[in-house]
Amino acid sequence: MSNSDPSPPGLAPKTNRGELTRQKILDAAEREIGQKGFAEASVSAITAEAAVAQGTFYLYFRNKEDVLRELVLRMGRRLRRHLTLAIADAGSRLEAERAGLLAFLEFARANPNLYRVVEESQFVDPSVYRRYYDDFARNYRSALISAEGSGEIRPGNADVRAWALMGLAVMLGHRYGIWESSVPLKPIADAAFDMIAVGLEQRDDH
Amino acid sequence: MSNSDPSPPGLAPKTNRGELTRQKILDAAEREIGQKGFAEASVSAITAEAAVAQGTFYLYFRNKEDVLRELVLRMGRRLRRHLTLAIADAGSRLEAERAGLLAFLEFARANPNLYRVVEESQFVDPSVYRRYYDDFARNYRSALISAEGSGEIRPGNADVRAWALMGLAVMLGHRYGIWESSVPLKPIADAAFDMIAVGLEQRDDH
DNA sequence: TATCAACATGACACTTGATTCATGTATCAT
DNA sequence: ATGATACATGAATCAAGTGTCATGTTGATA
Repeated sequence: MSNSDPSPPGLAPKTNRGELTRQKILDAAEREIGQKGFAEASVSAITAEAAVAQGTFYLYFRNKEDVLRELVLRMGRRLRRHLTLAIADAGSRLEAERAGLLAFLEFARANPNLYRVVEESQFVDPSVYRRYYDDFARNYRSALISAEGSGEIRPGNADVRAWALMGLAVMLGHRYGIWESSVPLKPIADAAFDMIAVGLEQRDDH
Repeated sequence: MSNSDPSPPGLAPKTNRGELTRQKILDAAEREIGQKGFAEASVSAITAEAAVAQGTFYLYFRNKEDVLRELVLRMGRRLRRHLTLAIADAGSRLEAERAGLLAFLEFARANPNLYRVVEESQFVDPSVYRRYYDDFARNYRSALISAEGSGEIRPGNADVRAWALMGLAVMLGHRYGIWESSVPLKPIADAAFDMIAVGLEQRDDH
């Protein structure tokens, strides 16, 4: 447990054929682990699903944990790309917030397996899980600080805000993206955005 | 997996002695599962820790999942009691929100094992996990709706708000209550509360 | 103090699945 | 064609831990 190093050499495929096989295994593992959970997903089920022999698995991964680590990285890359695109043409930080939240919920719904894998990584290798969130938090924090600087948002503890917003998104992704897999997501994102942008407090401004 | 029925008869202790033993096992399981995780925590380690024989375990639980289910219920009861007390003398919904958040973070820090057990239950028996959150959400929702009614908070989607606030609390509990187990929690709770009460948006009222 | 239900024991039979390894096969450069 | 390297196979090994059960023990009750 808790060796979050990337698979060291000797395991990386050196040809195109090898890379393809590795991906087949990774894809199969995403489905198997995502659906059955880490404990239930056996290496034999994964290799069967990938249509390769059991031994082939160990050509590319040291063990089952290794695949999970790789899947967490995969999720990080894909989600980051997805969010970057979604936020690209937002005019302000708050607009980015709204668009990002919606994009996240959509991503969760589109990738329930990866989503679950990341959550479960917490119990298989806490260090990758933590790194995953730390990475997002770092970026999020910077974005908030710069928005503060430009006067777009009220000053405040950027770290706490970043983690709070991530937590909010994760839970809503779970509840509405995955559990309630058919409710429209836009109204959900809007309602949550309204709360974080304007706050709960009753006021009589304008 | 996914049988969230409470342990049926034949397993409930009928004497005081039995109840005591059951509790010893539950306490040991909380520590073992909380620290090692569900997969690593063996029944033999749990019974060793509880200082009872292996077979005794099966006098009170059908299997390892059963204990975990029971621990989730235990967490629910304790947390509910803790929050109720903490909120008791709050003058308004918003005050309750601030106090509740702080109390939650403190609870998480004081009970990291139970906290982890609940999170892991998601992968062992999704239905108890869901029930756990649904219960909290239901209450939360009612509180928000009644606060809306009395004009204490702005109208909005109470369901989304409840889940968003729970997610926010869960993540902050994890990050600051458990990972950063020595930072003062009051400032964290205040910073998060500020965001949800007043919002991020820059305004020029007063 | 005899009886009986409840509780407790711990050795072990049995299942399950991860990992290894001896043996092939594919592909490509020369 | 030949040799070398990478890739692929799957049966066999091996460890681990679950759940059972035949055999005690406790303590309340009459």
